Parts: sequence; C-alpha cells; structure tokens
Amino acid sequence: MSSVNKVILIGHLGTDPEVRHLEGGSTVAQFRLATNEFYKDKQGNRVERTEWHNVVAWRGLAETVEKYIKKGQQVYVEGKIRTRQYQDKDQQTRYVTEIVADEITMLGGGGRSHGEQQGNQAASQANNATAEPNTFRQEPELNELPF
Amino acid sequence: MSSVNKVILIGHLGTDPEVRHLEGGSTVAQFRLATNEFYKDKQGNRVERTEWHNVVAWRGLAETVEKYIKKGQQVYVEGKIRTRQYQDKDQQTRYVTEIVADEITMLGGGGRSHGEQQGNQAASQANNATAEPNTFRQEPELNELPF
Amino acid sequence: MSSVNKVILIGHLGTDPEVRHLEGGSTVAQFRLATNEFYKDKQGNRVERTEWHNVVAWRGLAETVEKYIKKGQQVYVEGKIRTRQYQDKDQQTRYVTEIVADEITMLGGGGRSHGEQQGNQAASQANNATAEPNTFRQEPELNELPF
Amino acid sequence: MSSVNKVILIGHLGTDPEVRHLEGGSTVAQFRLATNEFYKDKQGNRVERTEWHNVVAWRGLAETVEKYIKKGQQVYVEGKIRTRQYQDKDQQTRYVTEIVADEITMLGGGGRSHGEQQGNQAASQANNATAEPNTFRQEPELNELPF
DNA sequence: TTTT
DNA sequence: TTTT
Repeated sequence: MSSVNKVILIGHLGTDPEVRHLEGGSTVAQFRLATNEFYKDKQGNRVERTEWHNVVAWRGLAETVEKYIKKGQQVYVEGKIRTRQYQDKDQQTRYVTEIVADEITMLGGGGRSHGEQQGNQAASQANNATAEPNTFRQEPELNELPF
Repeated sequence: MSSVNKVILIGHLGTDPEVRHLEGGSTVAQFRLATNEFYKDKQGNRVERTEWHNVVAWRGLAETVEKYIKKGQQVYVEGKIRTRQYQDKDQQTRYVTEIVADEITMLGGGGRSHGEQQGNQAASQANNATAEPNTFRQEPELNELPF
Repeated sequence: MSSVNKVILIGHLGTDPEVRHLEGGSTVAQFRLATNEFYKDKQGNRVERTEWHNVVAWRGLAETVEKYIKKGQQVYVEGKIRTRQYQDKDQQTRYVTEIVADEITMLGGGGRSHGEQQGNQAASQANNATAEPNTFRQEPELNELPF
Repeated sequence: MSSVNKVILIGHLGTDPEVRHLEGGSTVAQFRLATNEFYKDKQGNRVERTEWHNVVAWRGLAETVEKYIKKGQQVYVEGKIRTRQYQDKDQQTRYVTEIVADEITMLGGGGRSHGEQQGNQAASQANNATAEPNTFRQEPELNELPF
C-alpha cells in the first residue's frame, strides 16, 4: 500500500479506437498509441524505435474516445499500468500490459482532419463541466476489471 | 516524434535485484516492484490487487541498484515503458513489458535493515555529484537494447 | 485549452498542517513541504538547497490531512500549480504560488511518531473505498478558489 | 533527501522567449507558458482560468529554445519548481516561482508558422543524438543558480 | 515475490 | 501574454 502507479504518454493513435459496449452497460475503448525514441546503436547509427502502447478507457471516458478520438491524432494520456493474463487459442497463459486511462487530452490544436473541429466543440459540451475542453477524465468509480 | 513515454512508480521490491554483468562491460539490474490498488467488486467487496512491474536499470544505475537496493525496500522509480519480444522454449514469440529506469530514489528514511544507513552514505559518494543522496540517475547515453 | 498542469512531489512536512473550516462548510488544509536538491557551486563545493512548497488541500482531502498527516511525515503529493495574488499589509500586490493537491499518499511505512500507525488504519476506513489505504484523493468537484 | 520535485506542463507560450547570454558563457532562456482550467463558480457559471508559468531553461536547452521555440507554440515542459527571492526596487524581499526545465518537446506537429518545419529539422541535428527530434533535454550539469 |  |  501507499503505492503510486502512474503513466504519462504523448503520442499518436495508430488506428481508430475499438469500442465495445458490454452487456452490463459499460463501454470500453481501446487503441494503440505510438511513442518514439531515437538512439545510437553500437555502430553509431541513429535508430528510431517505436513503442506501441495498449490504451484502455472505460465508461464515460470510453464514450468520449468513441466520439472524438481518431487514428493519427496526437493525444496526452494519463493512467496506470495493468498487466492481465488470458488464455490463448492453445490454452497457454499469455500476458498483456495495458495503460488504463484516467485522462485523455487532445493535442495539436485539432482541425487536422475531417470533422475534427466540430468534434472538439461537441466534446466541450459532453465533457465534465469542471474539466477543460478537449480534456476528458474518468469519473472515479468502481473498477471491476471485467475482462 | 514529439512524444513522451514516462512512468512514475512507488512500490516495494518483491525480491532482491538480479544483476548481470554483460560481456561488453555493461551492467543490468532487474527487479520486480509491487504496486497495489483497492477496488470494490460487483458484490461490493473490497478487493486488493497487486500489480507487478518488471524494472530494468542499466550501467551506473544498475551498479547502484546492486549495492543499495534490497528486497522489501520502498522506492520511487521514474522511467519509460518498453515492450520487447523474445522466443520462448517452444519457439513462440512472447512479449514482456518492462520499465526502463532513469531514476531510482530510496524512500522511507532507510535504516530499516542491516547496514542500510551506511549504504546510503556510500551511495551519496558513489552518486552523481549534482543529484541528491539516495537518488540515482541514469547517465544519458547510448541505449542499445542488448537483450 | 488542451493543457496539462501537473506536479509530483515527494518530501517531508515542515510543520503540522494548518486547517481552516470556512463559513460555507468547506475545509482547507495547508502545509509546507520540503524537497531537497544537491549541486556543486562554482568552487566545486557540494551545496544542499531546500525547496519549500506551499501545499493546499480542499474539502475531503483537507479533512483527511487534518486527521492523519503530521509534521515530519514523508508524503507523495500530486496536484497542480496555482499562483494567486493578494494585497499585503501595505496594500501592495503580492503573489504566492501553491500546489493544489489532488492526491496525497503517506510514505515510509508510518509508525514513526505517536499514534501514526493507528492513524493509518483509521485512514483506510475513512478513505474512498476504491482508493488504496494511505492514499487520499480529492473528489472532482467545483473548484471555487475562495481565497 | 530522497525527495522528488517534478513538474509536467503542456501549454502555449505567451511571448517569444527572452534569452540572455551571461558573462560566464552560460545561456538562459525564459518564457511564460499558459495552461488553462475551467470550473464552475458558485452561481454555476463556467469560468476559464489561465495559469501563467515562468519557465527557465539553461545552457544547451536555452540555446535550443532560442532557435526553435516561439510565441504561440504548444510545448511539453518537464522540470522542477524553484522559488527564488530578490529585492524589488523598494528593497523589499520578493519571491518568484519558476519552472526550471529539464526537457522541452514541441507539440502539435509544427508547421504552424513560418520556417517552423525547417526549424524542427535543424533541431534534430542540434539535439542530443539519443533524444527524439523536437525533444530537447538539459544535460545534467552543475546547477549554479546564478540569478 | 513486496508493503501495511 | 497563449491556445481553441
């Protein structure tokens, strides 16, 4: 206890979010977010490496992702790391590490692709009244790990 | 480009660090760090969930980890997320997500176990002169992903 | 818009928190938190510098601070920077920068001073059920800047 | 000791950076960075509040700021809080709180104003080889507080 | 496998 | 003094 598990990412979405509406009424949105780093290999060559993060958003935040966040967009994501296990098709235990988002902010001024500007305005209205436009926060709530 | 990949953890080590001295002269230290969260399940019962993070430190930071960080200790870790793939014993591709540490700080005032206070003093001397005692930073350097 | 203003501090309280119960029913708690850095001056001497942060907590978080956080304790504080102005006794405009806390976590295992261990247990019960014991979060709410 | 003092900001520059080249050869760059928050006042009206941060960058990071960062640009800033005192014109002690930057990343894809895209490419070459293009890091060094 |  |  007395622990902290915090992740801060700024990157671009590799695909449109996948959204599922669960039987209990919850919504889950998932997308892959790319961050990049550059380093020199042993030969002194400059190499780019892309890290792909599995971002998951729940409930209200998932619904906002569904409406306003698109492939290619640059976003700020704040959340926590969670590794969960599942059985693959051969019944072997596999692990996947995800970033469970608490807050997602659209960066870059928007307006880059079709309808995005409208999206942002709508987002402002849909959003929690105390948050900034283009910033979406997960309401603190039960966190049931329903996978 | 223009991306951010940052992780901040506070937790306790589940085991002593494993340290390897590579043929090229580099040192790598790895340990598992526990963070805990509490939530209510659908029946309203309070459930604790432990997240285990794979922390990796390189070079000077690894050597400091080897000397001063022990099982059970509470530490602050700042770093970045990196997922790498490897072949398991059945030649299947597997993925593991790690936290590559840039900075590790001992918390809790030390003195909890044998020789720790001495350890901290030695650490201050071993450490980068501009950093705080008990705070260890990775020198920015080539980052060759040698796994 | 689309902005981020986030502060993460780990330090020790310089004094017991000052708590005020406002006429509207709100509670405010304030304390000074010390962080330390070490650097070399131009003569190569090692110098320690203490930074004192003005931390402010509101409502439920303030009440928790009042009950469980004491002078000397090591805490993790997450929040945002806010500079506000006021008139000093000579009617001159002065500025003070504060950290408005969203989350406070007790570090170091507690038990260092009188009754602290009991305090932590009580804290677990008083706390938001989905949070960790020893971690206290501000409920997202109207943020009226009543100073 | 064992402390953390970390600030993460995403905002827009209110003015072009002011850059000074000190007699000792050091360079300092300063700019004001705006972050915004929205809240409801007691009457339920939605109010915007802008927080202005004093950002300071030193040495190589200052030179990069001088070359590539302009008024209006959206940037990510990582650094630490520092409050310093000075004597005002009436010989009264005044305090100012600043964010001493360790890392500055240009956001928003650039290309918004004249020559910015070229600027980014030049920046990549000027920059530390292991960092990302558009991300500029302070080299860890003596930190002499020369104000 | 940690911690309280 | 920024941005949408």
